[in-house]
Amino acid sequence: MSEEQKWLSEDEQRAWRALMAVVVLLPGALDTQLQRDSHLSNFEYGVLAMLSEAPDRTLRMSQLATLNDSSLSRLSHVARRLEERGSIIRRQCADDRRANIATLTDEGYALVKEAAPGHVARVRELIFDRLSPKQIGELEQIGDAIRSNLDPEKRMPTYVT
Amino acid sequence: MSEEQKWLSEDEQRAWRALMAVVVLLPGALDTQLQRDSHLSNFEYGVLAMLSEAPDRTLRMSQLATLNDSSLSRLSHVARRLEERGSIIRRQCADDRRANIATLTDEGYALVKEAAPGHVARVRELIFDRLSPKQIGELEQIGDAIRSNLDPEKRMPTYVT
DNA sequence: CGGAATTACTTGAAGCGTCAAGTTACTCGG
DNA sequence: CCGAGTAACTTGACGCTTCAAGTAATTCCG
Repeated sequence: MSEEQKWLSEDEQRAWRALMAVVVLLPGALDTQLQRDSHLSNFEYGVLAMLSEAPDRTLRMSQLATLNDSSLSRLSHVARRLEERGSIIRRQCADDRRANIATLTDEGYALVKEAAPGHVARVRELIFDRLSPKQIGELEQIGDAIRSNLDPEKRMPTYVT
Repeated sequence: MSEEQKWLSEDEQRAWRALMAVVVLLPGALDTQLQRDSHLSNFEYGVLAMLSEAPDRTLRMSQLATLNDSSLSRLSHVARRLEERGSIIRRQCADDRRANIATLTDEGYALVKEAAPGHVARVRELIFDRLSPKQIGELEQIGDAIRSNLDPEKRMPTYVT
């Protein structure tokens, strides 16, 4: 891959590589910590955390999927496993009987509650410890700029630590 | 998830969410374009691109794995598929017969050569079009800072578009 | 009102990644 | 020079994600 029409400039290449390194390595690093300490994947954590903040610790499957940028199918499989482990329960929604609602059990709440501090500590360690306040602001700006290209409808709003 | 010991500040939260949105959405967006236009995953593209830049379009499996931040096992599976499709060939290394070397075939070279412009265009569109030169510099700085936490040995050097 | 389209999921199969062996080839100390 | 240790993979099984289909409930509209 060398001489193409609109290749990236040197500066862009360096930025691109740095970004890709983060994109590739960060999910693994987060999963490792969560898996080791709480036997949860990052995605499962996201699902449980989202429920823990919802009214009655309950959300529709479709909302939960959207909030975690997940397909319904993916969520459905994960929800089954989480239900088997006793972290959530699902039942038909009364208003609209096509819909299912997922509720965090007390066990599930305890689990996520216990997992949170370690997870946040890891995030802090990996991301924020070596960034200046100025850089944190810049990161937000840049991240939002990229995100608006990736997710024009702002579907993925409240990713919770 | 609310009142923990060392929670993130407001600023940190916003930066964190923006970053996570990018980390979650970007790989999918890149895969979609590559898959649609060239029937390649981002990872496969990386493998082929790396080979296309190597002397004799040839690298040891272990080097190729390191360059793409992959386990040997993952690379081995992917290499088998790429070999079945005729994009690469593998053979025993003469110097060290434990080692295998992978070589890009002409078909493989044509494939990656054809895939590159569209991929780069997509990268430009998603990342750089809405970033100022100043932000591109900041992104590199921030990315490198995070990366140095994630990958202390700087194993992942030459991620190629 | 009643059939067609749509919505909200669930399910099963297929593909990819990881993890734990297994194989073969070096290498190094005695 | 030979046996233990290590290195460079490959393989198989398992788990998770995706994709295509299926089901059931709701809505739309003629």
